[in-house]
This record gives sequence, structure tokens and C-alpha cells, in this order.
Amino acid sequence: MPELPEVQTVVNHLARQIKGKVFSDCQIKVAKMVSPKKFKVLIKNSKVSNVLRRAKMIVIELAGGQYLIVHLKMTGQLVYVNRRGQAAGGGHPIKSADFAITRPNKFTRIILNFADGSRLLFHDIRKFGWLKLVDRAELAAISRRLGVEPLSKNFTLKKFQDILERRPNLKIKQLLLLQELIAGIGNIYADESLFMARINPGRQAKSLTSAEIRRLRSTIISKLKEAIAFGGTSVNTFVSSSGRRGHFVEKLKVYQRSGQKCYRCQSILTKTVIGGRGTVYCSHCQK
DNA sequence: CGACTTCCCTGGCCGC
DNA sequence: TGCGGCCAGGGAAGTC
Repeated sequence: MPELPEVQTVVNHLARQIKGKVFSDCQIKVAKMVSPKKFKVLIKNSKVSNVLRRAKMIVIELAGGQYLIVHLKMTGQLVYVNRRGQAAGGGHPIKSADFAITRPNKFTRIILNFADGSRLLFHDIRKFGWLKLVDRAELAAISRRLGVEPLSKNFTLKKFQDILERRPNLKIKQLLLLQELIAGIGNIYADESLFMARINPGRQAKSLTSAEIRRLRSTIISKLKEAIAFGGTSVNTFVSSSGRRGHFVEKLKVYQRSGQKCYRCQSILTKTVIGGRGTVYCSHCQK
């Protein structure tokens, strides 16, 4: 489940590898995952000028005012493979034998070839992910529908307070997951931030005290930053575009630890469902 | 408008 | 061993 830190990890790596490369032909194995219909023609001969992130989307900026947006959704992987067929990480090729992902497999949905023989493989077990080629105006329209970037200077305490005031009746965890309010947080970092802030995920937004709001804002920021430093979290299918797994999984305090002991108070962690999402928290120290 | 529900999709897991 | 049923879940779309 790539969230902000995982997508940022992919973007950081791709930016080092594909800037300046020119797309040539591509193979689209699942048509519904790509738009517009003219994708194949439009992307041909486009040169990558930059790679950015917005919310949980990878934005590959192309010379000529086009943008290739990639959303990994739940199980997507965007893997960069050099011309020798190796997943290359920061100039150090990784043994491809260790990674079936460096070759097209049954889950490969799209293959984007570069003119130099290297390529991007887009694998996605569940086919929830997508690629979209847009112009500047369309990108701006998509971005406008998304909320504040939590690691930007715009995510001020005032901004966070405003967001909570706008949706007073939502459970705080549901609020954190709404991309139109704050962009980039998913199930892992919602649970982890709430644990660190010692706030029960089922609390209504309006019930948070100003001290709790301040605390939650800073735990969101620190958790996301920490996860980026560890290359993200690989709980099931996530790998960076270098084929590497993220190591934040070893730092998780509650996510996927249901039934285990709370690291803070040794109580057994509770699993529940909030807004249709599995939620793990400590009922003893998250009030 | 906000809040809630359904749907997409497939592998993995459970019980029989 | 095989198989049906169910679950995970980001986010769009539909309903109330």
C-alpha cells in the first residue's frame, strides 16, 4: 500500500535514473489502466525532464508540457530496469536473479521502453493502479482536488486546525485518510501517527484538544519523514523502483501488530474497523 | 453539502 | 487436494 513515503522513495530513485531519457515504444497489456486512448502515440519520443510526487502519485514531467501520472494504488510497482535487465539502484545494479520483478511477469500490466534500451515495468496484481498522460492544466485540476501536502510548509498548525473544524463529525482516522483534506497519508501512517500522538483513532475530530491537534500534526510529520529515511514500508508488495524493500516495516508500532503487546504499556493491541479500514491501536494508552 | 455504501481486482487464507 | 467464501483496501462513484 504505497503511501507518501513509499511514493517519495520511488520518486527519489526514478529522478536519479530516468531524467533525460526518451520514451520510445510501450506495451499496454491492460488497456483500462492507461489513458487517454492516444497514450502510446503521445508518449513516444517524449523526454523526461523531472520526476515529482503529488499526494500518492508519481508525476513524471516530460519536455513539451506533458505529465505522465502514475498511481500505484494497492499493489502497484514501478520498476526501473537498465539495458542489461538489472534493477539499478543509485548506480549499483541489484542481482536480477533475486527479483522476478526485473522481468515482465504475469502481473506486468504496462512496459514503457526508453530509447536507450532501459525500461520501466509497471506490475500490479490487482489492477487498481493506473497511468495517465495529461497536460499542465489537467495536472493542475487533479492537484486542486487534493489537500495539503503534509511535509510542505503549507501544513501549518492553523491549516490542520481548519481541516479538523471543517469535518468536526468525522472520526480522526477517517479524516487523516481523506486525500481531499490532507494528501498522502494512508492506513499505515494514520495508525502510526495516532499511536505516537496517543489519540484513539475513533475519536471525532471536534473532540481533540488543541494540545492533541498540535501533537498529532507533529507526529504525522515526523512519522512520514522517518519512513522516507528508511525507504518506506514493505508490508507485502511494495518495492522501490530499484527493486529494494523499505525498512520502515521494522519500525512499525501498531500497524499489522494486532494481538501483540503495545511497546509503550505492554497491553494487547486492539484491531477494529474504522471507515471500512482495518485499524490497530492501543486502547490503554490511546485515549 | 456531508456521511455512508458499493465497487473495482486478485492472491492468500480459512474451513470443510 | 480442491473449492467456495471471504478479506485486504485507495479512491471513484453512487445513494441517502
